[in-house]
This record gives sequence, structure tokens and C-alpha cells, in this order.
Amino acid sequence: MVQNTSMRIGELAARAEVNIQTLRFYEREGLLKSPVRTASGYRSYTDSDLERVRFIRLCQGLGFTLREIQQLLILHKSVAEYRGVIKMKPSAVREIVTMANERLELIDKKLTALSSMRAELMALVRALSDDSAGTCPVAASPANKSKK
Amino acid sequence: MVQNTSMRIGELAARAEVNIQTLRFYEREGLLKSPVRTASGYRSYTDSDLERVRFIRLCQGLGFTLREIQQLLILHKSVAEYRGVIKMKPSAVREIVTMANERLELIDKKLTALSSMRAELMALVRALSDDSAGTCPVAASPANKSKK
DNA sequence: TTGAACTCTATACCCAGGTATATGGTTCAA
DNA sequence: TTGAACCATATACCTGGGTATAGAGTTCAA
Repeated sequence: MVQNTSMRIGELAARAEVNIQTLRFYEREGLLKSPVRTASGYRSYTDSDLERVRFIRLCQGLGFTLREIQQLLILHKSVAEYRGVIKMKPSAVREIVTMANERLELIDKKLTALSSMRAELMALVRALSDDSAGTCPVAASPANKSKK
Repeated sequence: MVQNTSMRIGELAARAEVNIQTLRFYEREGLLKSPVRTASGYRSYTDSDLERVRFIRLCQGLGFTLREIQQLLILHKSVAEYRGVIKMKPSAVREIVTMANERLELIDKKLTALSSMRAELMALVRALSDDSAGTCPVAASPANKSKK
């Protein structure tokens, strides 16, 4: 039941919700490895490529540059290799741990900043909602969203 | 007593660690209000402008665009006004609560993504450190040259 | 078998977010 | 009172991250 789901660039672009040109751009920039090609030269992608593209977009939304994302992808790959119990040289392990710790620091900074921003907004909403409770029946609960 | 902490553009730029041109750019783009001018036309900034610029840079690092940051700044200002017990019209309150809730949703998405990224990196570091050394404590320090 | 839809490479272009430069006025310590 | 260090406006340019277009080959359902 291991379905060999391969797809061409158009499908990957549609599924990852990015432009086809963007995928070729990522390939040129080294964020995506050169995929295998069909006999006629068409790029052939797998689900793991889809995952990778989604990861890239996610990171971009968090303020990482493409260069930083390249580093994150190396770590991402290390996780996969570790899960696959691939033996690594101690020097490689050390390098990865160092990189991971650097990334962790950046991530923690972002988490801290976002949390305080969140707290501030929550306080604002709570205060304004309570305040106007009598006269103004608005969002009393946080994350009160219009239905879709 | 020394509350006359006004500064010119060069000092603000140095303190906020941004380029002078960037400050003028933010002003043109409506992220900074037009500051008070000296008799000779020099821009005169206060500490609250410094705070504002730092807030802008912080948000940029979190993946917000300048347009999103403009929205965040409006909310930021609302917090200040609320603290100052400035009375607002119910319609204004409603609008702000809606905006705040929208921002909260975005922030929560970023927080979730960052947290899972953090967990993944932590797991990697823990696993690699345990595995490869046995005697090597989790550390970013590459000074550890212990060959087993 | 054909034509609409897809893909290829190559090249040019676009937008956000700055950054640099030219030209001229202002400040202030020496 | 002068000159180094500021600041002003205006305009041009740059970088990152894409996006569009041209011209040619491929796929596949009808």
C-alpha cells in the first residue's frame, strides 16, 4: 500500500499553493534539490518535496530568510536521518548540534516577542470588551471570529 | 527633570540601529508620523519614536509586512489610549476589537508553528547529544573535543 | 491525430523594503 | 569664523524573493 505518488511541477505547485516559477526558483537557489526527470525531461516530485515546500513557506511566514531556511532544512534532514538511524560522524553531530542551538536561540526570541505581543492584544481586547459590555455587545471572547 | 529627551534623526537612527534613510522611508510610508521640526527644519524625535521604530523592526523579524505592522501600531496606540483612560466611541471600540482578534489569530498561527519547530529542534539536539557522547552533556559549546 | 493543457529553458520584469548620491542649508567647538 | 559633522529634499539605485513571457517540445482525451 505504499503508493508511489509522484507528480509533475504543476501539481506540486497547486498542492503547495505556490507559483510554478517559484518552485524552479527554489531549485536554482538550492532550497529544493534537482528532482528526477522523466524521459522527456519533466521534473518528477514526491510527497516529501511537497512537505519541503510547505515547510519553506511556513518558515517564511515566521520571518526567516531563504538562507536561514536552508539551515533549517539541513537540520530537518538531520532529524529524518536520525530517525532512520543513520550513523553520523561525531564531527557532523557536533556541527549539527551547534547549528540547532543557534536556531533555537532565534526561535526563542521570536517566541518571546510573539507571546508578549499576544498578551498585549489580549489585554486590549479584554479591557475594551469589558468596558463597553453594557453599551456595546461585541466580541466578549478572545478569538471570536466570523463564521466561514 | 531631564525629560527633554528629544533627538535628531542621526541619534534616533543610531539608537534604533537603522539607517537614517530608513527612518525617512518609514515616514513617507506612514509608519512614523511626521515629527516636530526645529526652526531650521530638522526632524525632532522623542523616546516614544524610538520605541516605535524598535517595535517595527521587531515585527519585521516576526514575518509581518509593513502594512500589517501599520495595523499593529494602531492597536498599540489603542492600548496606550486605553491606559490613559481616553474615551472612545463604541464604533471605534468595535473596530479595534475586530482588528485585534484578526491579529491574534495570525499571531497564534505563528506561535504554533514556532513551538513545533522548537520541539523538533530540541528533540534533535537531545537525541544527538545523548547518542553520540554518553558522556557529552547537551551543549552548544564546540570546545568539547572528547573523542570517545 | 489533433489541439488544449502541460512542461522545458532562457530572459526579462516586478514589488517591497530599503540604501546611495547629489546638492545645498545648519550647528558648534576650536 | 570656519570647517567637520549634521540635516534637508529629490532622485536614482540595489537586493531578495519572486513572476511573466517567449519560443519550443510533450502528453493525453476525444
